[in-house]
Amino acid sequence: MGELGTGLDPTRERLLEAAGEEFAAHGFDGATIRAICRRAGANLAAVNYHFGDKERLYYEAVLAAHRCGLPHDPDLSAPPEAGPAERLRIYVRRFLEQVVAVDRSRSWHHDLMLREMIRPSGVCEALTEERIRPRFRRLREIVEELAPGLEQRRLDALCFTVIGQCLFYRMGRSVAERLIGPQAWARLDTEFLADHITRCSLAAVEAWAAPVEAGR
Amino acid sequence: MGELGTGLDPTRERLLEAAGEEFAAHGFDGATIRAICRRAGANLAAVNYHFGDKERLYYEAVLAAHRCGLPHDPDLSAPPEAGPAERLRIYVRRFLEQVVAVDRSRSWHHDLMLREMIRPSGVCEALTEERIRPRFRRLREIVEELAPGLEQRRLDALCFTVIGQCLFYRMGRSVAERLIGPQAWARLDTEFLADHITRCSLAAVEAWAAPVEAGR
Amino acid sequence: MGELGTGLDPTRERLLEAAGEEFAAHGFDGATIRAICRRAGANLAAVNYHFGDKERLYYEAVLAAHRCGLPHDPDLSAPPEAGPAERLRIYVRRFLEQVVAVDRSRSWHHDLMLREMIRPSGVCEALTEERIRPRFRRLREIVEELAPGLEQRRLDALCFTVIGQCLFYRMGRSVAERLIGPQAWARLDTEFLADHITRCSLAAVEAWAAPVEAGR
Amino acid sequence: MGELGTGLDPTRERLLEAAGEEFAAHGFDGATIRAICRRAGANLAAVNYHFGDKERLYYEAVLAAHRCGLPHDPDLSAPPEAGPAERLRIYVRRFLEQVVAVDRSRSWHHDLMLREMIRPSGVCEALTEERIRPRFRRLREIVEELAPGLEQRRLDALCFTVIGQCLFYRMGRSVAERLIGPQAWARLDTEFLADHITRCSLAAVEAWAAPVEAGR
DNA sequence: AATGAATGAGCCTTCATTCAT
DNA sequence: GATGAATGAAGGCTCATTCAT
Repeated sequence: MGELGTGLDPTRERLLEAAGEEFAAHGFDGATIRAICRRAGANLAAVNYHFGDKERLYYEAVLAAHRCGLPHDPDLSAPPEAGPAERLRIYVRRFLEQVVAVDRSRSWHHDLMLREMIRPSGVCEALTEERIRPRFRRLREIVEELAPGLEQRRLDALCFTVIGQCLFYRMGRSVAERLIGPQAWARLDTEFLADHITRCSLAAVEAWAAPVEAGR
Repeated sequence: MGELGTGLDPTRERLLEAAGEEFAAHGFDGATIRAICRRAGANLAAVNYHFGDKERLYYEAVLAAHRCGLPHDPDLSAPPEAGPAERLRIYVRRFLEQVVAVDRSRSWHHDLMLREMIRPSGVCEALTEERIRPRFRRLREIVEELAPGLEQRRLDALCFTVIGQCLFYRMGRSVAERLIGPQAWARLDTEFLADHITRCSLAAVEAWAAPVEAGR
Repeated sequence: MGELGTGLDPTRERLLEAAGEEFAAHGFDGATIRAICRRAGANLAAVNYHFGDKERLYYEAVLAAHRCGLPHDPDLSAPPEAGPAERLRIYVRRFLEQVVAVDRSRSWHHDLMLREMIRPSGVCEALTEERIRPRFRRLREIVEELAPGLEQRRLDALCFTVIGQCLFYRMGRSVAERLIGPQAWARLDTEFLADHITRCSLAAVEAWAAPVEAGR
Repeated sequence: MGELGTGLDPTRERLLEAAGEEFAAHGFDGATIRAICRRAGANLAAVNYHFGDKERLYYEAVLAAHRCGLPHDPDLSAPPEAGPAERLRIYVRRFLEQVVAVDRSRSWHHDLMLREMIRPSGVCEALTEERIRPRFRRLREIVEELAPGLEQRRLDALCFTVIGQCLFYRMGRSVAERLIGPQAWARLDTEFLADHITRCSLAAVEAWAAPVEAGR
């Protein structure tokens, strides 16, 4: 991430990085300015100088994390000639790789977002528009193509069926791991999950795609 | 809830109730003993007297909330002679009604659990075993009956497909509502979602139920 | 002052005393809670516990100072049969003794009031009504008796002529002492000033008392 | 005021002006270098660069304010042939106009002086000598002329009788206004007060002018 | 000559906790 | 058994000041 921010103002940059990690680890209330500054090797008053406020530091940290923490166009690598099913598979795998992948030291980027989802602050708004909506739009296009002519409401719900499955492996991890045991959990690798979720989602979409003859 | 516990020591009981609401609303760090005691109409030192510690109070409050906050056997109302598909439908609806239902008055019980899922403390363990595992076992039985002979790993994933969809409407609510707009969100009532999730899940299970002829 | 407050809650009492002295010496902004607590031999958090706020401590300290810092009925010692001129003399002497008297270690009571006069806070209101208005009313009665039938406006101004002269020896002391030199200043003892101000004031009142024949 | 100083170094000049207003409004402790620099449109470090210190800035600001903030010889406009009584009247009116006049735009010059009178700092010395003593000398000449042959001590006290009355309408304003009500206070316009104080003062001087025959 | 960046001390406040009763 | 009083630690924040450029 250091390559962002043009390399200027390294203290400010280090502060943002440190703040992101601390906020992700302890939440807004739990994180302390002192710990952030210590981690950034900066003076205690540096936060006030650069951001004026703990709240504004949080705001900037979240935005910065999500602005530069991810590859810039993760989904463009889908071959343009690919059919919607193939594109859905890629979409799901990307989602899992980025959001669910635990082992990365960089996973705190998404911890921030999860915290925002549970109890949204002012940043959530900007974050949703800037980072999440583009992805969501892409997903809806895929689903629309898979099952044209569905009513809006069904479309929304189908998208959430995809996302909900993916997110669960992040949000419910701690409980899920205990439920099925660490070994069974370890076997649910990204490869397997991507395939599973994709196939389940395709089946779900198809179940609603031609409901005309079958009713329910 | 007052009839739970032993009925004795009403101060202790009120403290637990107040603590549950405060912890649910502000998290462990954000909640203050002062606010809890004020809400319970108790002395500031009462917490330390009755529980010794903020942490111990939290532990007890979470357990108490989930021990007595829910109807005791929510799923038994499924007619025993019902087929697995019908039981799945009931399971999903119950889940949605209890976890996603927005009537805030009692929803704080689940806020506590959500917070535990994101960043589990010591209570999570007991909570999972006591409250969550029974439900999960019931779900797995249903799925097993729907698609016998599946490997363990697939079974787990299919259960998570069901749960993930349900949980999303709680955890992702703030973001999802912004994404599709408040009106579209309002149209996703419990009735509709229960039906949607059930059908999607059934389709997903079926997709894996007879993979023999199709490979993948 | 220790005998006030019924002797209960000695810490609170000591805090008020210490706060009064610190606020008088350094003003509201300049005084620090640390210094107040150190002086009172109390913990730093004691102020928050007993008063909640620096501002409320200030408020209470000012009120307490003026409630118990002065003899309870300073002017009643005027012989009831005394004429208005004699009562004016007593009034002025009392004023000087209490407000101007420098050498007392207790003079900080009036420092507080002076600060309030310059830049009044919320306490000024209560203070004026409770402590100052009774005195002012007594003075006006005297002046009214000395020169009956004057218009209200003249009456006010004459009262201010008395008070203004007295207050000057307190408020303008530092400048005045430099202007005439310390020795000349020292010669302006309370006895002399009381006599001077009384006689000047009587002459002033008389100048307006019978303006009918003389016009101006 | 810009034309004062040297005309050079406009930043320094703006800093002095801004500092004067801030110090007058909030006192030495209450005023902040940040606010001063913001008001002057200067850099935060400009104060230390130009003056080295907050204290030195204060010193310079007070001096500058009183050096160039007032008309240069306000009292010379008294017609030289006027008698002492007339000159006293003019003196009092000028005093009231300059010190008591409420038009806030420029009144902060005197706020500074009032603050110095209450709790004198190092500047008070220079200020007294430079600005106040000349006026005081002029007043004493008038009084001396009105009542020749009085002892020094009486002379001083009579001067203070004049000044004390005038100053009261500035220093005691907040309390006095509450005591008699805003409407009654509004009726005490400069014209009325100048006349009142002059006449009272003349009567006072006369009371001491020929005490030989009357004793006391 | 002048400034943006950074510093360390200190502020008021709030917290969970303990103690004497 | 239960509480009002008091404590020490830490929190976020603001301040005047300095330094490298």
